[in-house]
Amino acid sequence: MARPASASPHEPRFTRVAALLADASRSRMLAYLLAGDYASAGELARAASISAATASGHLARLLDEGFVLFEQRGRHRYFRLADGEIAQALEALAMVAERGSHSRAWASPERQRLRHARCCYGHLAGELGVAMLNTLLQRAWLRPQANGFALTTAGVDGLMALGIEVAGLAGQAGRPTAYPCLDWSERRDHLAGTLASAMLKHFMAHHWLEREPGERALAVTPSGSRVLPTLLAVAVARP
Amino acid sequence: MARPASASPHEPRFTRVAALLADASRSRMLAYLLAGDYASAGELARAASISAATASGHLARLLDEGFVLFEQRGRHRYFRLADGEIAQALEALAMVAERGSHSRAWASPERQRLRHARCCYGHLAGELGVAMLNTLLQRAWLRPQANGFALTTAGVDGLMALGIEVAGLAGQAGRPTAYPCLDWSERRDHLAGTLASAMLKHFMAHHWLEREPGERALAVTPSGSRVLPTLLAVAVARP
DNA sequence: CTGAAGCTTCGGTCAACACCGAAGCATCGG
DNA sequence: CCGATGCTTCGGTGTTGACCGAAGCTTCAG
Repeated sequence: MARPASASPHEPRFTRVAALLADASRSRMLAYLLAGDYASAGELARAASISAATASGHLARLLDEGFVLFEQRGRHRYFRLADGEIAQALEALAMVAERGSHSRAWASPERQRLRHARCCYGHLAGELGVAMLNTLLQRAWLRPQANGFALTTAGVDGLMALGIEVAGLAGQAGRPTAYPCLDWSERRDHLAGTLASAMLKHFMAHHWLEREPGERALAVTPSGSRVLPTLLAVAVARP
Repeated sequence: MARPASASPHEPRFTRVAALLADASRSRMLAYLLAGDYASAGELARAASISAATASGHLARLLDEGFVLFEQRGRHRYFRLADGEIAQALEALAMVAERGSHSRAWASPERQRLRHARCCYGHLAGELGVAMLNTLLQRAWLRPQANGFALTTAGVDGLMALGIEVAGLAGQAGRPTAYPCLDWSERRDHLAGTLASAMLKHFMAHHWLEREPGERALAVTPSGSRVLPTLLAVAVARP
């Protein structure tokens, strides 16, 4: 009786995964990770405004289903999203959720900023992200290869000249250096991977891009609007 | 207490939408609609192997959240997915769900067929779908315009010559004639809209493509592998 | 060694909701 | 006009799971 005539074999997993996103506390934690990069368990508990005990249970489940990974560092556990597919699924669902939300009035200004530049679990997404990948390819700093992109010697030189540390990028276990990530708002690829994370971190360290804590939208600062266009040969919107 | 320090305004909707997909019966109904096109309430109840009463409740909720639409026809209610964004969100989630599923052994042969040709709530998706859109654009049967594609006069002539009825397409309320739909497996657009539905229906009526009931994968028949390549200037895989 | 911090496990409470049968309404066929 | 069909609403049952406090484990600071 439990088994209908012809159920798809992956159906039960589908519902389990959806159920994972159906809880407000869990989705708050995931949104926090999508906006930022790493976060400790306690930080995530606070972000979701739940007790440490409850958060621990949620994180265990997210871990089971492969949504997040963690690194133990002393008595802390630092969590991050498992990969770009997770981020894409979250974006797709958020898109659908937002669409039903009447009042496209509020959707417009907020969405404009998200479409221009946003943070996608540690790397740059939106118009700026897509443009940046284009530039890197046009300058032949990146070369397409199986399963992603390879840094060319010109790329290594160019990035080092910008002050971006490229030495340790390849060594991070399980995280590819550079691969394409489908950008939901632009419907084209932007750059993901440890290189993309290092670049965004660099931009934010120099205060060319800034972001409200817990928010995904990135704002171009005045100094950013001076530096970034020439640095990346991309057009940026004024704040 | 219910409201944490700074909750995103669209967060509650996100969880409501995810909760919608977190139920096995509802996702079975949605999968059935994704594989087919229209279906009556009773048909969906049978597909999900639940009582009519339960199905009715589910459909009311799906309706509320804008996942499905229906047309009353006598005492029947025919439901269909609301639009392509819904289909994309379902695909994105299914992708994530499947990925965790160990045994990429079984994933491969099944997935190959889905990637080649499948049904995406009434229209053709996969390699064949992407190739078809390319052909239509190359022949200038379709012309890009705001929010989709317009049929050119050459397109009208060409399609009519193939025996596809293009007269009534534009008239269907609320359903655009031809617009791009991001293909998850190919990462490029395929064709959606009433034209795309009519074309797939035509191919299936002529038994060039066939599909197991309730399955999404489309198989190219022997006659299809003779006709389709010249018809659409696309390469098809032999069954 | 001791106390504190970060996280997990355990036990118990409570709300949400999936499910069905029965009853109620329209619509169709005769 | 009548019974049958398709669907919805209502009431009641049962399961799932989110939540917290307390207790336990490990790591760090002094």
